[in-house]
Amino acid sequence: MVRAPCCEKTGLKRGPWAQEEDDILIDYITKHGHGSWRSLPKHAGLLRCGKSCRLRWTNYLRPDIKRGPFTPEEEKLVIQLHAILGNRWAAIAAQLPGRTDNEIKNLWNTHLRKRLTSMGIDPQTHEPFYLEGSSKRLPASPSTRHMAQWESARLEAEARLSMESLSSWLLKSPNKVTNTDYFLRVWNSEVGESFRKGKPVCFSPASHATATSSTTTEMGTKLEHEPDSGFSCVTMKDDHITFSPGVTNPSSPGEMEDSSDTVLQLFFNFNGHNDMSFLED
DNA sequence: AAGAATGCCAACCGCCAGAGG
DNA sequence: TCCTCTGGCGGTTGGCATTCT
Repeated sequence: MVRAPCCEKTGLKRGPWAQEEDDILIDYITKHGHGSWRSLPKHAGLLRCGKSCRLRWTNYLRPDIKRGPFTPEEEKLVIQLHAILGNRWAAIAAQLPGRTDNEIKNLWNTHLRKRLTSMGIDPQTHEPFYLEGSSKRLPASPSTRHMAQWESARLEAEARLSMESLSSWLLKSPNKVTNTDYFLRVWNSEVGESFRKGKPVCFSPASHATATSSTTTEMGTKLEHEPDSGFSCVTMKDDHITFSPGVTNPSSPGEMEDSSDTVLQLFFNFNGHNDMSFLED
């Protein structure tokens, strides 16, 4: 089965938008709303496909878009969020009012990624990168090592600060937080790190939630299977969530191989916030 | 001064998930 | 249950601007 193209290609304009096209699009959406993007260009009198109109509007013409260079605070936030969310530009953009996913993606690809790399930080893992073949895996050069250590310490401190605002962030963004988002956050946090090391963990950002490690054989309803994120089973019950690391993605080889019966349980006792519906998609 | 290399970013492409028939 | 449509997303590209040689 071949997917039909999003629009009739012939006779439609492509490439950069002219000022008059922008004016037509703004005028139409201001008066009528965008409605169906597919039919918009026809109604507005534009020789563009609906997808092109939507992109132009959401990435450039929307009135709430903040133009201009990113502030150091915004750049810092992008780095922090990328460490947690990875290349999920839309999720990152949702935390930066007025910025689009495209803009953030460009910022990352043209500036931030290079900056981290030049500091000896792996832009994907946000950890110092190492020389290949070295048993101790030291960063490339003394000066790079120094910068990497400094940046690593800084990121660690920022991560701690992020932890403190985790629950308020969750509660502030009820529609954007999915189960996977939440578990990835926990998994990439100090809680997840302790858990991967087999230590009991206690998680209480702003006293909203606690977690302990325990052993269980009863898994309840399976909600997720996330091999890349390092946990293989997630269960949700009335007042707690359980996830099991299984054998995937241990922090060091062999570390979690016998841990399929070990699970991390998050017991929620939201003070005055018992509604957990924000954890549902 | 001019051609080459690099940087930047708007726009495009293809894939995916959800909604609805 | 299947199929199609639609909007959203992340990756990639094309072309202009700037810097380098």
